[in-house]
Amino acid sequence: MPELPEVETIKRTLEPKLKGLSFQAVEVYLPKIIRTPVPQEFIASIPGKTIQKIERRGKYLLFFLAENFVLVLHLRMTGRLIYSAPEDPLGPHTHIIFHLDNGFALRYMDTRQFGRVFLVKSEKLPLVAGLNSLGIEPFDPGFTKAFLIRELKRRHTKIKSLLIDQSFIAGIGNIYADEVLFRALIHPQRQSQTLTIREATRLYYAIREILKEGIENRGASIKDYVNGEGNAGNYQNLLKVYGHEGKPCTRCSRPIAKIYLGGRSTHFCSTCQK
DNA sequence: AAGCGGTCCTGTGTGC
DNA sequence: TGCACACAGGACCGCT
Repeated sequence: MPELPEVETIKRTLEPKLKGLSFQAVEVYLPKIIRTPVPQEFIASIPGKTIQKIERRGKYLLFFLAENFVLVLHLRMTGRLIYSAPEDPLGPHTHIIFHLDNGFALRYMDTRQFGRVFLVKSEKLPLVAGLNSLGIEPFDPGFTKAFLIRELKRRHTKIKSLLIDQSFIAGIGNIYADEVLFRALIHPQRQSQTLTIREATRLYYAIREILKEGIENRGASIKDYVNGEGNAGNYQNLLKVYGHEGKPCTRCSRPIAKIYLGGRSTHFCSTCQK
Protein backbone atom coordinates (compact mmCIF):
# COMPACT_ATOMS: atom_id res chain seq x y z
CA MET A 1 0.00 0.00 0.00
CA PRO A 2 2.07 2.86 1.19
CA GLU A 3 4.77 4.15 -1.11
CA LEU A 4 7.32 6.86 -0.38
CA PRO A 5 4.84 9.79 -0.06
CA GLU A 6 2.54 7.81 2.23
CA VAL A 7 5.37 6.55 4.47
CA GLU A 8 6.86 10.05 4.56
CA THR A 9 3.46 11.43 5.61
CA ILE A 10 3.16 8.84 8.37
CA LYS A 11 6.63 9.81 9.55
CA ARG A 12 5.76 13.53 9.55
CA THR A 13 2.49 13.02 11.42
CA LEU A 14 3.98 10.69 14.02
CA GLU A 15 7.31 12.30 14.82
CA PRO A 16 5.99 15.44 16.57
CA LYS A 17 3.67 13.33 18.70
CA LEU A 18 6.12 10.58 19.61
CA LYS A 19 9.48 12.28 19.92
CA GLY A 20 10.69 12.09 23.51
CA LEU A 21 8.03 9.63 24.63
CA SER A 22 8.94 6.18 25.93
CA PHE A 23 7.32 2.84 25.31
CA GLN A 24 5.64 1.57 28.45
CA ALA A 25 4.66 -1.90 27.16
CA VAL A 26 3.82 -3.72 23.95
CA GLU A 27 1.01 -6.16 23.20
CA VAL A 28 1.52 -8.55 20.29
CA TYR A 29 -1.59 -10.31 18.92
CA LEU A 30 -0.03 -11.61 15.69
CA PRO A 31 3.52 -12.74 16.49
CA LYS A 32 4.50 -13.53 12.90
CA ILE A 33 4.62 -9.80 12.12
CA ILE A 34 7.65 -9.56 14.43
CA ARG A 35 10.59 -10.80 12.37
CA THR A 36 13.37 -10.18 14.83
CA PRO A 37 14.04 -10.85 17.64
CA VAL A 38 11.68 -13.68 18.70
CA PRO A 39 8.40 -12.16 19.99
CA GLN A 40 9.16 -12.95 23.66
CA GLU A 41 12.41 -11.04 23.49
CA PHE A 42 10.76 -8.23 21.47
CA ILE A 43 8.08 -7.81 24.13
CA ALA A 44 10.70 -7.82 26.87
CA SER A 45 12.99 -5.33 25.12
CA ILE A 46 10.55 -2.57 24.12
CA PRO A 47 9.44 -1.21 27.54
CA GLY A 48 11.33 1.82 28.81
CA LYS A 49 12.93 2.74 25.51
CA THR A 50 12.63 6.39 24.53
CA ILE A 51 11.86 7.45 20.94
CA GLN A 52 14.60 9.86 19.91
CA LYS A 53 13.73 10.39 16.25
CA ILE A 54 11.87 8.82 13.35
CA GLU A 55 13.30 8.45 9.86
CA ARG A 56 12.09 7.07 6.56
CA ARG A 57 14.25 5.03 4.21
CA GLY A 58 12.45 3.92 1.04
CA LYS A 59 9.17 2.49 2.32
CA TYR A 60 10.67 1.62 5.73
CA LEU A 61 10.01 3.54 8.93
CA LEU A 62 12.89 3.66 11.41
CA PHE A 63 12.29 4.59 15.05
CA PHE A 64 15.62 5.41 16.66
CA LEU A 65 15.36 4.51 20.33
CA ALA A 66 17.55 4.95 23.37
CA GLU A 67 20.38 2.46 24.00
CA ASN A 68 21.13 2.36 20.25
CA PHE A 69 18.06 0.30 19.39
CA VAL A 70 16.11 0.82 16.17
CA LEU A 71 12.49 -0.25 15.67
CA VAL A 72 12.00 -0.87 11.94
CA LEU A 73 8.58 -1.24 10.31
CA HIS A 74 7.53 -2.03 6.76
CA LEU A 75 3.79 -1.66 6.13
CA ARG A 76 3.75 -3.60 2.83
CA MET A 77 0.23 -3.49 1.34
CA THR A 78 -2.23 -2.75 4.13
CA GLY A 79 -0.22 -1.84 7.22
CA ARG A 80 -1.32 1.18 9.27
CA LEU A 81 0.37 2.85 12.18
CA ILE A 82 -1.95 5.10 14.16
CA TYR A 83 -1.37 7.22 17.24
CA SER A 84 -4.44 6.48 19.37
CA ALA A 85 -6.09 7.55 22.60
CA PRO A 86 -7.07 4.79 25.04
CA GLU A 87 -10.77 5.48 24.44
CA ASP A 88 -10.46 5.16 20.65
CA PRO A 89 -12.33 2.01 19.61
CA LEU A 90 -10.04 -0.85 18.72
CA GLY A 91 -10.28 -1.40 14.98
CA PRO A 92 -10.21 -4.82 13.33
CA HIS A 93 -6.83 -6.33 12.40
CA THR A 94 -5.01 -4.59 15.23
CA HIS A 95 -1.97 -6.82 15.63
CA ILE A 96 0.42 -4.83 17.80
CA ILE A 97 -0.18 -2.10 20.40
CA PHE A 98 2.78 -0.06 21.56
CA HIS A 99 1.74 1.61 24.81
CA LEU A 100 3.35 4.99 25.43
CA ASP A 101 4.19 6.62 28.74
CA ASN A 102 1.66 9.45 28.15
CA GLY A 103 -1.27 7.05 28.12
CA PHE A 104 -1.63 7.04 24.36
CA ALA A 105 -0.60 4.14 22.13
CA LEU A 106 0.76 3.46 18.69
CA ARG A 107 -1.41 0.80 17.08
CA TYR A 108 -0.24 -1.39 14.22
CA MET A 109 -3.08 -2.65 12.03
CA ASP A 110 -2.70 -4.79 8.94
CA THR A 111 -5.57 -6.51 7.10
CA ARG A 112 -3.43 -8.70 4.88
CA GLN A 113 -0.75 -9.34 7.50
CA PHE A 114 2.14 -8.78 5.08
CA GLY A 115 3.86 -6.11 7.16
CA ARG A 116 7.11 -6.65 9.05
CA VAL A 117 8.52 -5.34 12.29
CA PHE A 118 12.11 -5.59 13.49
CA LEU A 119 13.94 -4.46 16.60
CA VAL A 120 17.71 -4.35 16.20
CA LYS A 121 20.76 -2.57 17.54
CA SER A 122 21.76 0.17 15.11
CA GLU A 123 24.91 -1.67 14.05
CA LYS A 124 22.71 -4.60 13.01
CA LEU A 125 20.46 -2.47 10.76
CA PRO A 126 22.00 -3.95 7.60
CA LEU A 127 20.64 -7.33 8.69
CA VAL A 128 17.03 -6.14 8.34
CA ALA A 129 15.60 -7.86 5.26
CA GLY A 130 15.56 -5.56 2.25
CA LEU A 131 16.91 -2.50 4.04
CA ASN A 132 20.52 -2.98 3.10
CA SER A 133 19.83 -3.53 -0.60
CA LEU A 134 17.77 -0.35 -1.03
CA GLY A 135 18.80 1.95 -3.84
CA ILE A 136 19.17 5.71 -3.74
CA GLU A 137 16.61 8.06 -2.19
CA PRO A 138 14.90 10.16 -4.89
CA PHE A 139 15.54 13.33 -2.86
CA ASP A 140 19.16 12.48 -2.04
CA PRO A 141 21.55 15.03 -3.59
CA GLY A 142 23.33 12.03 -5.13
CA PHE A 143 20.27 11.26 -7.22
CA THR A 144 21.25 13.43 -10.16
CA LYS A 145 20.26 13.55 -13.80
CA ALA A 146 23.67 12.14 -14.70
CA PHE A 147 23.20 9.24 -12.28
CA LEU A 148 19.80 8.38 -13.76
CA ILE A 149 21.02 8.59 -17.35
CA ARG A 150 24.01 6.36 -16.54
CA GLU A 151 21.87 3.76 -14.75
CA LEU A 152 19.18 3.69 -17.46
CA LYS A 153 21.87 2.83 -20.01
CA ARG A 154 23.38 0.15 -17.81
CA ARG A 155 20.15 -1.77 -17.05
CA HIS A 156 18.35 -4.11 -19.39
CA THR A 157 14.75 -4.05 -18.29
CA LYS A 158 11.47 -2.30 -18.92
CA ILE A 159 11.37 1.19 -17.46
CA LYS A 160 8.28 0.54 -15.31
CA SER A 161 9.89 -2.55 -13.75
CA LEU A 162 13.02 -0.54 -13.07
CA LEU A 163 11.11 2.30 -11.38
CA ILE A 164 9.53 -0.07 -8.86
CA ASP A 165 12.81 -1.95 -8.26
CA GLN A 166 13.66 -0.93 -4.68
CA SER A 167 17.35 -1.72 -5.20
CA PHE A 168 17.44 0.95 -7.93
CA ILE A 169 15.46 3.86 -6.46
CA ALA A 170 13.95 3.44 -2.98
CA GLY A 171 10.30 4.23 -2.40
CA ILE A 172 8.50 4.22 -5.77
CA GLY A 173 5.64 1.70 -5.96
CA ASN A 174 2.96 0.82 -8.47
CA ILE A 175 0.83 3.97 -8.28
CA TYR A 176 3.63 6.51 -8.45
CA ALA A 177 5.51 4.58 -11.16
CA ASP A 178 2.48 4.87 -13.46
CA GLU A 179 2.00 8.54 -12.60
CA VAL A 180 5.70 9.33 -13.13
CA LEU A 181 5.75 7.70 -16.57
CA PHE A 182 2.62 9.58 -17.62
CA ARG A 183 4.17 12.88 -16.51
CA ALA A 184 7.34 12.01 -18.41
CA LEU A 185 5.35 10.86 -21.49
CA ILE A 186 7.22 7.54 -21.54
CA HIS A 187 5.62 4.20 -22.38
CA PRO A 188 5.95 1.75 -19.45
CA GLN A 189 7.20 -1.08 -21.69
CA ARG A 190 10.17 0.87 -23.05
CA GLN A 191 13.53 -0.76 -22.39
CA SER A 192 15.39 1.57 -20.04
CA GLN A 193 18.56 1.65 -22.16
CA THR A 194 16.61 3.01 -25.16
CA LEU A 195 15.56 6.24 -23.45
CA THR A 196 17.05 9.35 -25.01
CA ILE A 197 18.76 12.03 -22.93
CA ARG A 198 15.68 14.17 -23.42
CA GLU A 199 13.39 11.41 -22.15
CA ALA A 200 15.67 10.56 -19.24
CA THR A 201 15.67 14.23 -18.28
CA ARG A 202 11.87 14.35 -18.34
CA LEU A 203 11.83 11.16 -16.24
CA TYR A 204 14.23 12.65 -13.72
CA TYR A 205 12.07 15.71 -13.11
CA ALA A 206 8.85 13.65 -13.18
CA ILE A 207 10.13 11.37 -10.39
CA ARG A 208 10.90 14.27 -8.11
CA GLU A 209 7.80 16.32 -8.99
CA ILE A 210 5.29 13.47 -8.67
CA LEU A 211 6.71 12.27 -5.34
CA LYS A 212 6.83 15.84 -4.06
CA GLU A 213 3.20 16.40 -5.05
CA GLY A 214 2.28 13.12 -3.38
CA ILE A 215 3.89 14.28 -0.13
CA GLU A 216 2.34 17.76 -0.37
CA ASN A 217 -1.06 16.09 -0.69
CA ARG A 218 -0.34 13.77 2.26
CA GLY A 219 -0.38 10.61 0.15
CA ALA A 220 -2.96 8.72 -1.86
CA SER A 221 -5.82 7.02 0.03
CA ILE A 222 -7.32 4.55 -2.39
CA LYS A 223 -8.33 1.76 -0.04
CA ASP A 224 -6.54 1.44 3.26
CA TYR A 225 -3.96 4.17 3.62
CA VAL A 226 -4.27 6.71 6.40
CA ASN A 227 -1.53 8.76 8.05
CA GLY A 228 -0.29 8.51 11.65
CA GLU A 229 -3.34 10.46 12.84
CA GLY A 230 -5.75 8.13 11.06
CA ASN A 231 -6.58 10.71 8.36
CA ALA A 232 -6.81 10.06 4.62
CA GLY A 233 -4.60 11.81 2.09
CA ASN A 234 -5.70 13.76 -0.98
CA TYR A 235 -3.42 12.59 -3.78
CA GLN A 236 -5.92 9.92 -4.93
CA ASN A 237 -7.93 12.84 -6.32
CA LEU A 238 -4.99 14.06 -8.40
CA LEU A 239 -4.01 10.77 -10.05
CA LYS A 240 -3.96 11.00 -13.84
CA VAL A 241 -3.66 7.35 -14.90
CA TYR A 242 -3.63 4.91 -11.95
CA GLY A 243 -7.14 3.47 -11.63
CA HIS A 244 -8.29 5.49 -14.64
CA GLU A 245 -8.56 2.67 -17.17
CA GLY A 246 -11.14 3.48 -19.83
CA LYS A 247 -11.46 7.09 -18.71
CA PRO A 248 -10.33 9.91 -21.00
CA CYS A 249 -6.70 10.98 -20.80
CA THR A 250 -6.44 14.45 -19.26
CA ARG A 251 -4.01 15.38 -22.05
CA CYS A 252 -5.54 13.94 -25.24
CA SER A 253 -8.98 12.60 -24.16
CA ARG A 254 -8.33 9.11 -25.52
CA PRO A 255 -9.05 6.24 -23.08
CA ILE A 256 -6.38 5.24 -20.54
CA ALA A 257 -5.13 1.68 -21.09
CA LYS A 258 -4.50 -0.99 -18.46
CA ILE A 259 -2.08 -3.84 -19.00
CA TYR A 260 -0.08 -6.19 -16.78
CA LEU A 261 3.64 -5.68 -16.67
CA GLY A 262 5.84 -7.68 -14.37
CA GLY A 263 2.69 -8.97 -12.72
CA ARG A 264 1.56 -5.47 -11.75
CA SER A 265 -1.36 -3.52 -13.15
CA THR A 266 -0.04 -0.73 -15.34
CA HIS A 267 -2.02 2.29 -16.48
CA PHE A 268 -0.96 4.62 -19.27
CA CYS A 269 -2.04 6.62 -22.31
CA SER A 270 -0.90 4.89 -25.48
CA THR A 271 -1.20 8.16 -27.41
CA CYS A 272 0.74 10.44 -25.08
CA GLN A 273 3.32 7.95 -23.80
CA LYS A 274 5.84 6.84 -26.42
C1' DA B 1 19.98 -11.98 -15.66
C1' DA B 2 15.43 -10.38 -16.69
C1' DG B 3 11.17 -12.16 -16.09
C1' DC B 4 7.80 -15.36 -14.86
C1' DG B 5 4.80 -17.62 -11.27
C1' DG B 6 3.95 -18.83 -6.70
C1' DT B 7 3.71 -17.36 -1.85
C1' DC B 8 2.34 -14.82 2.14
C1' DC B 9 -3.17 -12.95 3.62
C1' DT B 10 -8.08 -10.76 3.82
C1' DG B 11 -11.55 -8.01 1.68
C1' DT B 12 -14.02 -6.32 -2.21
C1' DG B 13 -16.01 -6.20 -6.61
C1' DT B 14 -17.69 -8.65 -10.68
C1' DG B 15 -19.92 -11.93 -13.39
C1' DC B 16 -22.60 -16.00 -13.79
C1' DT C 1 -28.99 -14.34 -3.38
C1' DG C 2 -25.05 -17.13 -3.54
C1' DC C 3 -20.93 -18.65 -5.19
C1' DA C 4 -16.43 -18.57 -7.63
C1' DC C 5 -12.89 -16.02 -9.09
C1' DA C 6 -9.87 -12.11 -10.00
C1' DC C 7 -7.53 -8.55 -8.09
C1' DA C 8 -5.38 -5.22 -4.57
C1' DG C 9 -0.20 0.72 -2.80
C1' DG C 10 4.84 -5.16 -1.64
C1' DA C 11 8.53 -8.10 -1.75
C1' DC C 12 10.83 -12.65 -1.57
C1' DC C 13 11.91 -17.13 -3.58
C1' DG C 14 13.05 -20.50 -7.00
C1' DC C 15 13.18 -21.51 -11.56
C1' DT C 16 14.10 -20.57 -16.58
